Amino acid sequence: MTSETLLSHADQAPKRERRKEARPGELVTAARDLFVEKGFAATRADEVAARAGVSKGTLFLYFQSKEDLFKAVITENIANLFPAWNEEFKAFSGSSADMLHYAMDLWWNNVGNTPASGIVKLIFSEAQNFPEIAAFYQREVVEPGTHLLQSILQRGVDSGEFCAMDTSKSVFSIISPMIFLMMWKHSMGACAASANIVDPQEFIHLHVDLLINGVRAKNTL
Amino acid sequence: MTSETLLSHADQAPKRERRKEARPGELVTAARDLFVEKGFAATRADEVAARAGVSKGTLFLYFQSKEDLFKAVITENIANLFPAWNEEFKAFSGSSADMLHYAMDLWWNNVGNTPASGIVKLIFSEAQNFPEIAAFYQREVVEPGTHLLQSILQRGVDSGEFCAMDTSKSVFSIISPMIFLMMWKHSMGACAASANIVDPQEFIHLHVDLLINGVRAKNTL
Amino acid sequence: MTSETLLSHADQAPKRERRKEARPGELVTAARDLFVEKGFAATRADEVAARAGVSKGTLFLYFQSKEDLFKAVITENIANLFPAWNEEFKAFSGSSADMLHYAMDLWWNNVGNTPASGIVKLIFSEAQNFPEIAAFYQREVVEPGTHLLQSILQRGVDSGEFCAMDTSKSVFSIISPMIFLMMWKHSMGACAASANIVDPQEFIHLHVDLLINGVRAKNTL
Amino acid sequence: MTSETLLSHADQAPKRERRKEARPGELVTAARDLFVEKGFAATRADEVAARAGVSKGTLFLYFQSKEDLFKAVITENIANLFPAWNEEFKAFSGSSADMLHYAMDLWWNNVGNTPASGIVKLIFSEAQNFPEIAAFYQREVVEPGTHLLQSILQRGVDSGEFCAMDTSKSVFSIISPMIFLMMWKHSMGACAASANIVDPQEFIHLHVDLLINGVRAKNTL
DNA sequence: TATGAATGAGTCTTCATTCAT
DNA sequence: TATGAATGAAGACTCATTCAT
Repeated sequence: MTSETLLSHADQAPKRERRKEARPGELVTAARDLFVEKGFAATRADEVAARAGVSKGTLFLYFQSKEDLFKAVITENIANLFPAWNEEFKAFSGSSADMLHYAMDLWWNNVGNTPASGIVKLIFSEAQNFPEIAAFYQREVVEPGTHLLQSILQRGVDSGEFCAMDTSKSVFSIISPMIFLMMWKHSMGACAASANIVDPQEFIHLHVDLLINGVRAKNTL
Repeated sequence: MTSETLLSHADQAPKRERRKEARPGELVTAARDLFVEKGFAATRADEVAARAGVSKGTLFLYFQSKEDLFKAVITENIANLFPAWNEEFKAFSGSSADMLHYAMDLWWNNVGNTPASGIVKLIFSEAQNFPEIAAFYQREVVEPGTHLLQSILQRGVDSGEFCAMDTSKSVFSIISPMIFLMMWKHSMGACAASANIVDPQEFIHLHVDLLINGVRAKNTL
Repeated sequence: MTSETLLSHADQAPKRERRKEARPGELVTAARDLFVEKGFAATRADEVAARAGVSKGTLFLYFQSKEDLFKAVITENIANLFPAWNEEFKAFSGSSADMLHYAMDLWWNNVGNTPASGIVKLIFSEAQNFPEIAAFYQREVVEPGTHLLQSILQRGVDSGEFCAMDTSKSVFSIISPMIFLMMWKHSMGACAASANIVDPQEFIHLHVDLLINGVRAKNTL
Repeated sequence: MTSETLLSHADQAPKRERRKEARPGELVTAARDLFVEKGFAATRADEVAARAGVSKGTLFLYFQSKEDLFKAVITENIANLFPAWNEEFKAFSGSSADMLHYAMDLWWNNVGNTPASGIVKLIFSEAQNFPEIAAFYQREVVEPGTHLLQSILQRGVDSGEFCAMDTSKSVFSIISPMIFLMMWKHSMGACAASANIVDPQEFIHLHVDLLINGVRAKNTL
């Protein structure tokens, strides 16, 4: 505020830039970050516009309403990663334990450690206010994701590497920490002090190891 | 405004004072349910009053502001269960595996399967807007909780039942599914048909079993 | 502004008066006058509230929207006069010429010379934007009105006082000046200078006389 | 803003300048139709531009403001027909009754049955918001028009064809149905089915007949 | 204490107008 | 000239909070 005012004669910021192509993306990014931070209802339209470097009016030039913007935030940030991932795993030749580790790393690098993780928090927070979005997420992310993980577990069972199990249920033991990490990161983890209890990537490895080998002392067998 | 409500450790005991006509309690219950459903910002004061069966004016007779009500919802719904649980577990004589199962059951019956689970969703959703509440939750719930679970793991390690591990990290493999279940229940689970993917209690048992024994086929050793 | 400020210590205006019964009526009256003056779209909600002596919020306490208020203005001001008038005319015993004069006076005193006349201007101006209102007016006012006037003409024809005619068409020669007077009054007539071209009541009498006797010199027959 | 457009008497003649590419004319026509349909305030500048087949920016290239466009709509659509008509009637040799019929037909063909009738509705609707326009219309149309009609009546009186009368008042009995027809056409008439109550031209003839001969049965004299 | 009518600051959204291209 | 993206003041409507009853 203050320094800008003093320096404003420099006229650095070009007002009224005409960048039709870039606007929607910038607005969606700004909205995503603010919605994740403060929630949908607590974010003001002007804030989004300001963060995107445009005026309030411009926002409504590209999105019919705040809700419309919300839906754009969700759809634009839920990349359809699973088809590619499915292909990738079809060619996987290592052990199923390695495959599980690899899947988790993949997820962490492409979702957990990216702004997409904020979207998940957002969806969980607002699911009841936007049931269509919840259904959309269920269909586009949850179901493909569980199928992929389930198929990895099944591969291990089929090969004799893993013991018999109900993979449709065990799969949630793999999903749980991903949800946990995302929720934590965008709530507790973003709040000062207690912040980083664990290093996510380290935790993921530890967790998968635990799931595979168990905590039980091996000499007890 | 005043963080007195949140910071006062003194009145944790079931003093249950101030329930003149039980009005405040009814308001807090109504507010809790609505905040969990729709979020803090999206819940209107009139709705809370209406659900509690009083007028809007009465709400503000008992709570200085909507934020005040929010803080009351949090504090009144976070019972300090850990002192009692700690005592209980000191006397536990079974195996550490059983102890872990028992701890999870205890949590499910007293938190996961009660309205308190909604509070957790609420805190995660609103943490960034209410940092004091996040800190309060961290201090009053997260830390005692992780300590308790860690001590169970350590007991297993010490007795030779569990293999050596960094309990400060493994503990999150136990916490993850609890967070997952609570978040799911109050978002996806409350929406689409595909909702109830798993039976929570069954999943908890399966998960603990998995953590203890691992998925690896035992004959491979 | 200025004098008020200076005198404001007198505190004459009682703020926050609680008059639930009177509010809607006052708001409708204020809205009617402003809508008639400036048109629906050009009238701001705050103006209406201010003229009614309440805050903007109060307006929306009683009417869901500006359009809702508009509809209330129309319905509340189009009293169902015709049933009573119909009864009155059934008992009329004078000549049909007198009856026509009487009908026009009645209309002038109860509609033309009251704020209701402004409503008519309003309806004509906004008919295309509010087709339901146009239909409502057609059904509630135009049709009963033309029927009444037609029956008077028919009475004259039946008694031999009037010559044969198509009353369904002649009736508009009686309605025309009423519409004219109302439109004039609330447009040209309200604009300074040229204002009062004719005295409405005098014009009405003259017009009816003309319709009855014609302008043709009687000795020409 | 500037009342130049409205007050300049000079350019009444069909100079028809400034039609570079005919754009202004198309804009004025589009604006006229929309203003008549929806009112001035309820018509958006983009709509006008779109209907004229140009961009919003172009509109403001030709007209300084929406108000300016409104004034252009009025002035461009109020042809000064009266000088020509006055000349025409000076040479009229038939009866004054025929003259009246002829005058009404002339008006119907040149005003009532053309888009100019919409302008009249517009002026009546917006008179209070645009007093200069009301004054302009009064001066350019109302006064010349009443003078012309009055002179026809006076001609009849002078020739003994019509009985003695106050022509300055009777004239409104002739004007009334014209106003009525125009208002009706652009409001009620454009809405519900019941719309076309009368055939305008037929009504005009009937009305003039009525005014000339009266409804009174002739044998009663 | 309880009510709910009243308030007005705050928010979304529109749209006349501007201006870089 | 012509465009249409960008602006921001203005307006409809909401809702936490107050206060007369």
